[in-house]
Amino acid sequence: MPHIRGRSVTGVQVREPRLRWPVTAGLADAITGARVSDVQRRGKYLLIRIGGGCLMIHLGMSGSLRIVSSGSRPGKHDHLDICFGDQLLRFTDPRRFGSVLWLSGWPPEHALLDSLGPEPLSEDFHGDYLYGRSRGRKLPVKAFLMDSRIVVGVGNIYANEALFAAGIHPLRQAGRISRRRYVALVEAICDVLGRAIEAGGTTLRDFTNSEGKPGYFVQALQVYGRVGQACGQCGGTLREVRLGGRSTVYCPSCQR
DNA sequence: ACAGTAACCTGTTTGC
DNA sequence: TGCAAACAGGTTACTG
Repeated sequence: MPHIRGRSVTGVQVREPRLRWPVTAGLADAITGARVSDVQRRGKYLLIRIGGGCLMIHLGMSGSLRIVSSGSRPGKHDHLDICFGDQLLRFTDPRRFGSVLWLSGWPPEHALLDSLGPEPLSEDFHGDYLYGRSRGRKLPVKAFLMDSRIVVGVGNIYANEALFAAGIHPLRQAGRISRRRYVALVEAICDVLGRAIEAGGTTLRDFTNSEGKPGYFVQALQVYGRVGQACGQCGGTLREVRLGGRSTVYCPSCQR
C-alpha cells in the first residue's frame, strides 16, 4: 500500500458500519490527524499502523480497497472512506463479510489475531508441523487445512487445488495421513499459493483485484469449479461433495 | 475437546 | 417470463 504510507488522515466517512463486526465506534476521532507509518499483513488481515494504534481490515470474500480522488461519489457498497487530503482509501464490500476494526495499540492485540496459525509461505509451515498438529484429529483433512488456527490463508479454492496436487482425498481423516504425505501437501500448498499470487489471484464472476482487474488463476484451476469434467491427470470424472456447506471437488482415482 | 452446522450478506444462477 | 429458492465464500459462534 505505497499510496498511503507516510500520509496523514484528514477525515473518515463511515456510511455503513454493519460489516462482519460493527466498524469501531469513534474511528474518526481516533485516527484523524494521525499518520500512517506502516502497513503489514497477518493471515488475511491487513494491519495499518496509524498514529499509536492499528486499523485492522479484513476483506471477507467480496471486499476491496481502492484509492480514489476525494471528489469521487460513493457507490452502493462503498461503506467507508479514510481520507488523505485529495485522495481517499475506499472500502467496498457488497456482501459485508469484511471488517474494519480500530485497535488502540501497536503491535496490534486482538482475539482474532491470537490464535492464528503460521503463514503458509513461511518456514514455520512444513510437513512435520502439519503432521504433528493433525495427530488424533478425525475431521476431514480439507476442514483441517481451512482452519485458520492450523494455517492461515488457505481458503476453499486453494484447499481443493492443493489436495488434488498432493493426491490426497479431501474427506480423509486428518490424523490418518502419513508424515510423507503431509510433506507433499505443504509443497502443494506453497506451489498453488505461489502460482496464484503470481497470476494475480483467483476471481470469480464479479470479483476483481485491487486494480479492478480479474485474477487469472481461475484458468489454472484443476478441480475447483470443474465437477463433471475430466481429470487432467487420469481422464476420470471429477466429483463433488459438500463439506461444511463448501464445494469440494476431487478426482476419486487420483486422490486417496 | 472435538466435529459439524448455522450464521452473517447480497449478486448471480438455477429451478419451477 | 417472473419469481422464489439456492448458491457462493471466510470466519466465528453455537450446538451436540
